[in-house]
Amino acid sequence: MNFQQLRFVREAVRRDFNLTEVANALYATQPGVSRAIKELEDELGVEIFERRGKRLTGLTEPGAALLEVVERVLLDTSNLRQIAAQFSGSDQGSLQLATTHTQARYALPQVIKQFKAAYPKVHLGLHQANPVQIAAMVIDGRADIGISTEALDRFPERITSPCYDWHHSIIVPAGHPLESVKPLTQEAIAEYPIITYDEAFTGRSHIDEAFAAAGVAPDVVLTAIDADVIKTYVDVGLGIGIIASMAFDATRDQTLRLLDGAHLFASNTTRLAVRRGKFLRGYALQFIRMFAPTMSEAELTAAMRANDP
Amino acid sequence: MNFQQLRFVREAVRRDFNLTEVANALYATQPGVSRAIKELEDELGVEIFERRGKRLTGLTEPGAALLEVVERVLLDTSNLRQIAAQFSGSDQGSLQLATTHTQARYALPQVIKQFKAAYPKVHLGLHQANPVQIAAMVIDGRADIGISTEALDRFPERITSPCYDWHHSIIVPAGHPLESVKPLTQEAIAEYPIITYDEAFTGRSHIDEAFAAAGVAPDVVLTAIDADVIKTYVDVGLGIGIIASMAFDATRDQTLRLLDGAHLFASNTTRLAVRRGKFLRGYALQFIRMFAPTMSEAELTAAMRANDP
DNA sequence: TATCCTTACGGAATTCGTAAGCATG
DNA sequence: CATGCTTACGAATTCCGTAAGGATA
Repeated sequence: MNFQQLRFVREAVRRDFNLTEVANALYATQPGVSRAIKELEDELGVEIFERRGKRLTGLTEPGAALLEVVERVLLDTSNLRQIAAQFSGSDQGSLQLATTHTQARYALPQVIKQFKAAYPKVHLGLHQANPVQIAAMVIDGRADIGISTEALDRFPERITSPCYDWHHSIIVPAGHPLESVKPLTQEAIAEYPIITYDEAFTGRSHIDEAFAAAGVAPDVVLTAIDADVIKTYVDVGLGIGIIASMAFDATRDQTLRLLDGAHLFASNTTRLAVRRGKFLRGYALQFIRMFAPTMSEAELTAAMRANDP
Repeated sequence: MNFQQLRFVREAVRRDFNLTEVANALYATQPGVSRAIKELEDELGVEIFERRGKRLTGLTEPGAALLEVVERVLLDTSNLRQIAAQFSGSDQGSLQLATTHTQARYALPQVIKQFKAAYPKVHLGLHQANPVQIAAMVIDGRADIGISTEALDRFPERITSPCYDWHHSIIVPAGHPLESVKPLTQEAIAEYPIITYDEAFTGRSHIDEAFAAAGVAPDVVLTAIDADVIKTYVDVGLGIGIIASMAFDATRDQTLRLLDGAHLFASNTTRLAVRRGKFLRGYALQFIRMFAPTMSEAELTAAMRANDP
């Protein structure tokens, strides 16, 4: 048994049991992967993969049981390197963040600026993705930290902690009739064509729920993934926008007006996620402290130690 | 990084940093061990071991941090083999029990007989040791299951569960004056020379506590590790004995009388211990169910899954 | 001086890639 | 017939033991 075999097995699962892809991904040749896996199966005395003819089609039952432990072993070997790097004193390293547009654009810049000043030698990677992809990236190790509002729960492999709450608000072109409607209601808003986030993004579900609860059917004429696009089309006069409040910048967006929507939409919580059992370098912990001071030290060490994939 | 290097590191710690011993224990040569460790240190970029001149003297700080994860990796690789063996369907295998004389002699025989009937092909190893050794054997993997009354707690690496309660009683030669003393008190017992267990064995501490609580200083003339020896000397007339009740066999011990001591000594709980995070074969779980039916299935799976060394 | 670790060298074993063969969809 | 796994062979690398050297208690 060796680490290479375990890596091949893990990658085979991730790459949908295509050993050619595994070979490419791990800089090996396909016959090498094929043989390594077979040797591991021989040594353990069980078939790890289901095979139809010569093709692998899935995990066997023992394979699934083994995979769980294989994942943990590989995570731990990566942890060994991280721990060593931590002690080798160098403040060099890499920190990969996976996050959505909204966070990257409006919430993270200040923190990242602060972080870069503190750790100039750390290579910071910012990966923009949708919440589901973010979750996957945290779990498989491509990202050290995930930051997102939706779909970050429901995976035992991840530990999440709330960073801050926010809510949606309305943006309208300056001089719009809605500016004088007080209090603002879902009904009043639904009078106008609406531009807002794409499904599965930036708390969109809470917007839909708010209208449904009020018994109103909004006319969503355009959806976008980020507030910049939404603002652009509101500016053009295509309709009114519903965006995260923090995405409005009074200085920059002088042609628009923000109408507070705290009472209209359920609040959203932006959460930060780390892989359970993954060792985090000192600077990664520091980043978390900067961005999510609510995450207690106890929670953090628990996240790094606990290991129950 | 390879498994061999990790094994060498772990064994070096266990063997008090003597690489020559490590080499012998793991069927390798001393230069091989030496080089493997150095290569690992080079790869990780940190010194794992403290060195005074050419000798290893202990773990460095990073070494200690790494060791924790190394242990888990090695435990998990052993788990991989166990899981595979579990599924390869064979009911062959090995089950190593570590236990004290009292358990081996009086509590285990019935269970082991039953177990052997159910799993004739499993090689059963019974290792008699003192409670501290038993704890160590469970932790370092020499034993799959530890059974003992004292000193089985206080290690986060182990999960223990109570099996059954028992208490100490008095044995006297037939016709002894104590037979007619009712109720029996610590004071009455302390009138006679006492033969009982050695310190750190079979609940001895509870005996001492009972006398101390009663303000009596017993005259312990002889201590032994097992009840058979105690009974022998009671038979010879050296004094009265205090032994675990279950160690008295009315049929076999016809020259002796058992005087119940339930009201005199605090009860003892025999506990079973397994290594946290260690995968247990089906027959091992079955053994536990036979011997400690109080240990819930949930507790068992938790023990096998959780992994926080 | 005995114990214990390191370095140097050479052989053994393992690993891995190339090329050819064969099954699947 | 294109994709994907297997087998065969040979090269490169890695691993590991023996032998000699040097430090420590």
